Amino acid sequence: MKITSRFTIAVHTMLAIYTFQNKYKVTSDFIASSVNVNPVVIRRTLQNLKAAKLVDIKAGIGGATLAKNAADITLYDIYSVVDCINENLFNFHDNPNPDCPVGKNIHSVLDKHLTAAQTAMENELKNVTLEYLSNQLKIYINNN
Amino acid sequence: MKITSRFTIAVHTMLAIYTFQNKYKVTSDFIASSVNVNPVVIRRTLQNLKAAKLVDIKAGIGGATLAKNAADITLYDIYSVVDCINENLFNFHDNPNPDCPVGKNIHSVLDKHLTAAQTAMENELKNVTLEYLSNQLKIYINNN
DNA sequence: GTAGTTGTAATCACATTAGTTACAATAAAT
DNA sequence: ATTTATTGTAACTAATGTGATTACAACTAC
Repeated sequence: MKITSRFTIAVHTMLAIYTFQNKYKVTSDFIASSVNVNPVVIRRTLQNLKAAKLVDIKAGIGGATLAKNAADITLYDIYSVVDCINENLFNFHDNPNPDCPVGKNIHSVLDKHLTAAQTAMENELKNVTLEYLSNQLKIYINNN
Repeated sequence: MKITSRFTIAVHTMLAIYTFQNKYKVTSDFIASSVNVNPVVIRRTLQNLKAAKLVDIKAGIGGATLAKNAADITLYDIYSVVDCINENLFNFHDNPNPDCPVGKNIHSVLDKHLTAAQTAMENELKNVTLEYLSNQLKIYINNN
C-alpha cells in the first residue's frame, strides 16, 4: 500500500502554477494537460490547496495563482493538505487481544517507533521548498 | 492511503513467537487469537516470514519458532518481508506530459526527494530490533 | 488411522482510488 | 442582456487492494 498519487499530482500542480502563472492563465484544463489526468481531478486538488490557503482560484474567469511565497511552501505543506494518509502512515490491526500479554501491550511497545518512522519521513518533506524545486526545474529545462 | 496492517500483524506475530516459543507450541490459531484476526491471515504472514528465513514452521505438527537471533531482526526486516509497499512508498501519477516543461522534468526534480523521505522512514525501522521490543514488552508486562 | 495443524486456493464484502459525465454557478467580454 | 469559458460539485463507474472466510488436501506425531 502506498501514498496516493494525489500527492505528486498536487506537487505537479503547484509547480505548474508557479512556473506559468505570470505567462498564462493557469486553468484546470491547462494543468490537467501537463499532469495528464482528468481536469476534475485537478479541480478537486485545487480545492484542497485553496482550503489550505496555498493557492487562489478565480471562479468564472478561471486560473490559479500561488497564495504564498514559494520559498514558504514545502512538500510537507502540500502533503498535509491532500489527505494522502489520514493521520497515521501505518495501519494498525484492530483490537489485539487484551487477555494476551503481547496483545495487551503491543501498542505500548510499538506505537512510538511507528510514529518516529513517520515523523522522519515527514521531516524530509519539510526540507524541500517549492522555490527550490522550481530552481532545479529551471536547470533541467535549460539543459533540454 | 496507509501502509497495510499486514506489517503490524507481522510484528505482533514475531513478538508472540519470541515471547512464547519456549513455553508453548505457537500455532497459527494461537497467534491469531492474540492478534485477533483470522488464522489464515496469520498463516499467510508466516509464509512470508518463512520465505525470508525469519521463522521456521513445523508443517503437520504445528508451531513457529524464530530462525534468527532476535537481536539480528529489525522492524525493517519484517517490513521488507511483508509487501506493505511494493518498492516505492509514494505513488507517482502516470505519464506526465513530455511536451510540457514541467511534465517532462517532474520526475527529475521530485524523485530524489521522495526517495529520501522513504529512506528516512525505513532507517528509523532499522534502528529497532525484536530483542529491544521484547525487553520493552517485559517491562510493561511486569508493571501490569 | 486418528488428530491436529499447515499450506493454499477460491470467493466475498468493503473501502479507496481515479476517471468520467453532467450541469449549475460564476464572471468577464461583447 | 447574452455569450463564452471556467470553476465547483455531485453522481456514477471500473479497477484495485485488503482482510475475512470457507474449504480441503498435505503433512506428521502419536
